[in-house]
Amino acid sequence: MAKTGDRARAAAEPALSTLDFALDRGSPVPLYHQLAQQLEAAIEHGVLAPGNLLGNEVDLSVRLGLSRPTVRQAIQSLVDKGLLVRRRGVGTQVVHSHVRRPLELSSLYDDLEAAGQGPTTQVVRNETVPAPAGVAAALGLAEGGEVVLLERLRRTHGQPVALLGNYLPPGLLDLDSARLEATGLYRMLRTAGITLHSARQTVGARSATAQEAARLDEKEGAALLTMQRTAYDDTGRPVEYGTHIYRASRYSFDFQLLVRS
Amino acid sequence: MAKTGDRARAAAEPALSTLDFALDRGSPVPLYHQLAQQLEAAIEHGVLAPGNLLGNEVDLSVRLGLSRPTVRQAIQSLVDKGLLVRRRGVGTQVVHSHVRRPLELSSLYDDLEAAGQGPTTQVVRNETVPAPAGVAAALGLAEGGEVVLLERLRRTHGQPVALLGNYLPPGLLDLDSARLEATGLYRMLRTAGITLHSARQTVGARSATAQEAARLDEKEGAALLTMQRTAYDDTGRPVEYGTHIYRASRYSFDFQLLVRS
DNA sequence: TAGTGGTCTAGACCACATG
DNA sequence: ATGTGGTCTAGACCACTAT
Repeated sequence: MAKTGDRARAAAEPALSTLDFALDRGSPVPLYHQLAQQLEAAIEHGVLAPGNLLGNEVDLSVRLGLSRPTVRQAIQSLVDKGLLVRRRGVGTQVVHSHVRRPLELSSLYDDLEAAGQGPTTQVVRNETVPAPAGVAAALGLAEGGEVVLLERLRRTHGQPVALLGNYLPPGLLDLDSARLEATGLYRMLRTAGITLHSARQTVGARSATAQEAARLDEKEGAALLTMQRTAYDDTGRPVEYGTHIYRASRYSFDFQLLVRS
Repeated sequence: MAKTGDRARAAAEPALSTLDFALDRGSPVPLYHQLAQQLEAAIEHGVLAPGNLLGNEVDLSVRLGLSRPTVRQAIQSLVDKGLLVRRRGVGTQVVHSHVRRPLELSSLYDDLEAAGQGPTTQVVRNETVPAPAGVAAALGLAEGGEVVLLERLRRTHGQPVALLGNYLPPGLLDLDSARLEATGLYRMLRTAGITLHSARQTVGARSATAQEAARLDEKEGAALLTMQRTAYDDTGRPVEYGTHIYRASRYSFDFQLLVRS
């Protein structure tokens, strides 16, 4: 059995059989992760065709010299990424593509950089101020307590794109303006050993005030995209509250959702 | 060892020990899922305090009469939900709350219903039309081929909230206008056995045209929140393209992100 | 009936964090 | 040195799908 080629159905044959995976048991990277990476690469490069594939887990584990749970763990991670779909009694298939990245807690800086837009940042304000009520509530601080206020103007190709307001608990981070202009806030947080865990966001829209319009090189009343975000580290401590406005004519949020099942 | 109460540290003791979990091996619901549900309920109700908890997996598995992998699977599912955090060498902790729901592929109808807004829907158009270029591309159809165009106006408290445009491949679904007004498109898809798998979304903003303003009871030029979405089923086949506009004064997107680690 | 993924077990050893 | 989660094994039985 397991003869390929005796059935020329619409469903593609598991091209997987011709693939060989290089698993390094001496590597510090887990076997299931090595396998997942190589499977993902095979899918990415089209070696594993979308539609139908990936003959059964038991054979695969034998062929790779791994246990079935380990192989399952690798496959599961790709299922979680939306690249594969399992069907009981049928098999595991490569999804018909269309899969991009899930929405990430990325900074605008990273977004723009990834899009090759060569962002630049100008720090407009960087000072300690009393916390406004909403900010204090979001950060779990006393109203009127000190917070660091950061205000930045982001440009691409010399054109303003966004006005970024951020509030951070005092003493959390050394906010050097020069570094902020070079690298983005979220990257600085990561570098400082603060691991972001979750964030709560609200995305809306409104018309630009005269002042906002002037700063963003828009007309008064132009549509702006707005975003408020509170970010938490992995202990659940709030580490940042941001209130941002984007020129709707030059920026939009673009992302992929996966349905919980 | 495992004596509780001999250390009164800031870190909370595992209140878990006093909890008993009811596991039914005869139930069709998997043991790991039963455990996960009961852990989640305990967290939800504050029985498991945020901050620090959940003594080691081995003891827990012995106490519950489960294998460690099964217990791990339960815990992992809550880690994926953002309710728990694992730290090697330390233990598993309940996150400091602030965790809401991740962004779901929910319909506006569901959103509003969940918010107790009592939405109503008016089907404005429901007909077969030639596919515009962008729509044909999104749905993987020939340009000018037939698609079903659905246009709906959604209200809460009698006030317009959104203008929803949807394109669907022909023959996918029986789109009865009366049922659409009663239940929402996504629910109808689910009922028809179409399981959504992923979606690609773009969220932006722009100013209302005169016509849009009239239909949404806004002034011309008012800020609108826009969303385009292509949804795919689990074979990767596009099943819906939507282009929606929302009154920014009455609606915003609100969601929780978890950072991939 | 045969083949697939879904669940579960009872161990083992390792890497990392803490005292 | 100890305790934790992280990884891995080699089986087993079940539920579902297809033929």
